Amino acid sequence: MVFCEVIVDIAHSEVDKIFDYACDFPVKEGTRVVVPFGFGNSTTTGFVVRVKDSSDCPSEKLKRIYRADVYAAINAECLQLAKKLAARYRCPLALCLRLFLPSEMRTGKASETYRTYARLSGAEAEIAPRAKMQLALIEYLREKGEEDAARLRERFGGAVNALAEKGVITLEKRRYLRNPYQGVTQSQQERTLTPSQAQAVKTVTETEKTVTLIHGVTGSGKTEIYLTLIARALEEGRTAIFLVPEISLTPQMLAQLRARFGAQAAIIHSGLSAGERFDEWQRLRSGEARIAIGARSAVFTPLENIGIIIVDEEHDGSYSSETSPRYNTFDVALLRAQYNGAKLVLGSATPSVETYRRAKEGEFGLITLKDRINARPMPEVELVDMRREVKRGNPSAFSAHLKQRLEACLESGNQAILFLNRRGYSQTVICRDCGYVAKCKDCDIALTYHSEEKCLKCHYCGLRYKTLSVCPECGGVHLGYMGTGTQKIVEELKKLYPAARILRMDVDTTGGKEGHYKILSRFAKREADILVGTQMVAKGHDFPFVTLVGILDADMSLHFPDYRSNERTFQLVCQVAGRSGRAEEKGEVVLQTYDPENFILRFAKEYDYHGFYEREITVRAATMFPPFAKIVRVMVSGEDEKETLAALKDVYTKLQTVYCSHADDFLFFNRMHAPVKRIQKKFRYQVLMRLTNPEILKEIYDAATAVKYKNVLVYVEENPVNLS
DNA sequence: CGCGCGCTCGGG
DNA sequence: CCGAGCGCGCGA
Repeated sequence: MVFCEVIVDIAHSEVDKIFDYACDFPVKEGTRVVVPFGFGNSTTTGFVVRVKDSSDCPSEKLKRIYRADVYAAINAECLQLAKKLAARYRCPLALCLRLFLPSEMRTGKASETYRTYARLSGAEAEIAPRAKMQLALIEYLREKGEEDAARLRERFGGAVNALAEKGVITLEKRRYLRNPYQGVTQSQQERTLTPSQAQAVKTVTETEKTVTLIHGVTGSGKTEIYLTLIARALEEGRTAIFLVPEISLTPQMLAQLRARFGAQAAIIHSGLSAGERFDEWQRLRSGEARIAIGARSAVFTPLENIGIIIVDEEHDGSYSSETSPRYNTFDVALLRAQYNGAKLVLGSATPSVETYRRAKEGEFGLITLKDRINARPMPEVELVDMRREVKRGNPSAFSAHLKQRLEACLESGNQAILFLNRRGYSQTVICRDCGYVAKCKDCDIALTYHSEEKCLKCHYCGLRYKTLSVCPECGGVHLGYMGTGTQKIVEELKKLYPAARILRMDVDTTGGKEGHYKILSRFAKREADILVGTQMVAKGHDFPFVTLVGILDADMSLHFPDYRSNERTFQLVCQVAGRSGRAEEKGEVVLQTYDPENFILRFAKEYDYHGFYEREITVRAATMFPPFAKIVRVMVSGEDEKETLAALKDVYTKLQTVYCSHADDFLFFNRMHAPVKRIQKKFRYQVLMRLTNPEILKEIYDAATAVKYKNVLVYVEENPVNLS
C-alpha cells in the first residue's frame, strides 16, 4: 500500500490543495487517477503529485484511488513547471496541469481509441440497381480498400449497415490508426545552407547563451536554419519544439514540415480531429515522435530531453495567453530550455522592442541576417499623403495614386491585396487637413472618443479631455474620427471596379479559422482579383500573383491607443510588404496616411529596423513604457454592477496598501472603467498600474487573488496585448 | 407544520 | 466544482 498526494482536476481555488489517498497498486508521480471525491460515490479525476509511504491523514478519512492511467501523463519536468506557473500566476494547480494534456483527454472525446473499419468481404450479393448509395459505396471501397466506417456513414448513410448485413462488407473494430501522415514520404535531403545560414546554426549551437534572437528580413532563410537546428537536435538523440503563430500553420507550411520530418514530427494544428490531436500527443509523450510543432500551447508538450525550442515570429501577439494562467510563451519556453539544457531560438523579421533590447544588452545572443536568399529587393513602399487628397476634394478612401496603381495591376492580370484595420472600438480624432492626432499629455497615447460621455479619454491613465471642433495645430475644422465607415470601403471598391472580382475577409464574412483558409485559398487560386482584409491576411499564405498591396488606413494602426502601436505599425508594414511581388514580378506597396512625415512610416518604408528601434526605444524610455516599466492591470468584471463595484473597491483598497508602501516603484496607480465598459453583460472595471520594479508584482497578485466575490471575476494582466 | 431554495461548508 | 445540510419564508 502506498499513499499519494493528489490534486483534483477541479479548477477552483477552494479545492486547490493536496488530498491524500491510499493506493493498493504501484503508481508514479504525474499519473492521472480517478478518485472518490465529494459526496456519495461521486468521483473525479486528479493528478498524483507525490507518492509516499505514510500519510498524516486520519485513516478513517483516507480513501483509495480507484484507477490510474498506465503511464504518467505529466513527467517530472512538467510537474515542476506546473507548480511554478501556479505560483507565478496565482492560479489553481489543476489549471496549470491541464495545460500539459490535450483537451480531448479531459472531455473524454478521445477516449475511444478504437475505430470501426469497413472493407469489402469478397462475398457477392444481389444489389438492387436503385440502391445507388450501396453501389457507390462498393465502388468506393473497391478503389480505397478500407475506410473508417464512421466517415463512410457520413457519406453513404444507411448503405454501410445494409451492406454489412448482406455480408458484402465486413466491419472490424480495431485499435485506432489515426494517422495524419498518410501518403507522406520523408525526403531526407537537406538543402545546403548558405554561408550566413551555416554561420547562424554554428553560432546557436556553440554559444554559451541559452537564448538567441535571429533577426532576419523576410526571405532571409530563417526557416532553413530552424529545420537544420531541429535536425541537429535529433541527431544528438534529443527532441525539439517548434512554435509558430496560430495563423501560420497553413496547408503549405504543414506539407513542407511533413516532407522534411515525416512521422518524426507531430504537428498540432486546428485541422486535426479530437482523436488525432490525442494521438499526436501520445506519440510525443511516448517518444515515438520527437518534434512538436504548433501554436502557443505546444510549448507544454511532454517531451523528454529537449535539445532546442524555436519561437518563430517571436513578436506575434498570439504568444501570450488570454486565459488563466496568463502565461507568456517565451517565459515558459525559457524555463523548459533551462531545465533541459536546451537552446532557445527566437526568430523575427521585426522583433519586439522588448526582445531586441535584451539581445542588444547581451542577455540574448543576436544573429542578424541582412540578405534575402534570392537577393531580390523588398518591394518599394510609397507613402501617399491623404491630406492632399482631402485638399483636392477627394473624400474617398482611395487616393488617386492608389486607384491608378490598382488599375494598372488589374490590367496586367495580377492580383492586389488591400489592408484595412479592424473596425475597432477605438475612435481616434484626426485632423484631415494636417494629420494632427489628439494625444494624452502624460502618456503620448492617442485619445479615444467616448460618445456616451462626449469626451476624449486616455486609456492608459483615464484622463479626460474636451472634444475638439477646431484643430489645435492648424486651426482646420475637418476633424474626423478614424475607424468609422470602413465597411463602406468594399462598397466603394465595387463601384470603382465593377468588373473586378473582390473577396472580403473579416470577422463578419468568415466563419472561424476554416473560413479564413477557404477565402485565402480561393484567392491563391486566383478566383478573385482583389482581396480586402485585415492584418490576418498578411500572415502565412503565399500569393505568387500579388503585385500590389495597399494599406488604406495606416494611421489607424499608428494611433491605436496602445503603447505598442508604433511597433505594431512597423511590423504591419514590413509584413504586409512581404506579400507583394513574391513571384517573378516586382511588387509595390502603397501606404496611405495623413502623417507621411511620421518617423515610423519613414523607417518602415526603408525597412530600417535599426532606425526604428533606436527611435522607438528612446520614446519608450522618455515615456517610461515597457521595457522600462511594466503595465499591470487588475481587471474586475461581473454582471451585477453593484457587486462588481464593491469588488473593485476591495481590490483597490488592498492594492492601495501595496502602493502606499512602495510608492517609489509606481509610475501610475488608479482605478477606472475599462475602456470597454461592458462585454457580454459583464461590467468591467480596472485598477491600472505602471511599475518600475517588477518585484512588486507578487504583492499585486496577492492583493488581487485575496478578493473573492461569488459572481465577480478578478484577474491580473501584465503588459496586456490590448487594453479594451 | 412542512418543504423549497439559497447560502455555507467540506471533500482525503 | 458539487452535493449535503440547514435556516428561514410561505402556503394549507
